[in-house]
Amino acid sequence: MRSNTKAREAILNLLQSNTNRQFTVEDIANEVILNGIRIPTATIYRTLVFFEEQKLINKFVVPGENRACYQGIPKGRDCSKHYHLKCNTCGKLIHLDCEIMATFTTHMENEHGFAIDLERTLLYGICVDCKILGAGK
Amino acid sequence: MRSNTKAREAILNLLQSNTNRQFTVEDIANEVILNGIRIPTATIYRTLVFFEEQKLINKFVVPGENRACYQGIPKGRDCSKHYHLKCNTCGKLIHLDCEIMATFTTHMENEHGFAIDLERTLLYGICVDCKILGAGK
DNA sequence: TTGCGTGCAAAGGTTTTGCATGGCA
DNA sequence: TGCCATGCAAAACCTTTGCACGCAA
Repeated sequence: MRSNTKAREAILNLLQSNTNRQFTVEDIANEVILNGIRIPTATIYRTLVFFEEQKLINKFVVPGENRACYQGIPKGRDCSKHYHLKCNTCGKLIHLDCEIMATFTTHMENEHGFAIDLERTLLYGICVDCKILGAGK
Repeated sequence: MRSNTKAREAILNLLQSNTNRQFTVEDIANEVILNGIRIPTATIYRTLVFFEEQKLINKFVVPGENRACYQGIPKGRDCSKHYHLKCNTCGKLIHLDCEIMATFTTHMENEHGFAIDLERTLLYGICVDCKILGAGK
């Protein structure tokens, strides 16, 4: 398994340099240009599957969309340990570090017998920035 | 707008009789048979769009799948008022009625400025039943 | 009769796969 | 040289759309 090819490097770099932005395959195809040449979508898909297995990126589908989005995981961050908030408006992903979450997770486990899977769970809503912008309208 | 045709009635009945189960379009095509005749997928899709607009069903995509799932909303239940838990193993959807959730939502709002959208948010994990089964293996 | 749902087929879009080629170790 | 990523094209899949027909009011 080789992970240091030019295409893989460029794609991973794009995603890891913008960890709070989500990319469609089309976005990646448009933004990653090597020597003036676009990367074929087949290669992009294969690369994304590879990185997802390595837990370097997350894949998810935004409700209402009909295609997948991919997002880089910040280096050294273990995304199975905290919650994620996703803004409906701007698409931003927020890695939430907050004490109360452990309480919440424990409550769900003890009172409802439900073991939350943090890697899959995404809390949708409206972030501060978008709320302010929306209020200004 | 007519909602009482045979096809619509049968599809809605299936979903509302199994509100903690999620159905793909294929599932519906396999299970709703009228006079020995399957309902064409085009009709199923159109019906599901219709019911989603009426807020009689929810649509969502399970991580790892590449197609949509649909789930009936229990009658008289306002799904924009409570959280939903979804079991990774059996697929069951649980409508969560619990006091702590309001606290949690308020905390997210006040401390993090994030207004959670309950209609989109799905908490994934393992339910009690599946945990017990898994432990027994 | 009129309107809207239905059925069938075709189209559209995303994602996957097969196979030959090419690059890195 | 050998292995694996790449490129291209085709296929597979899910979903939507167009159009003619049929059923219910």
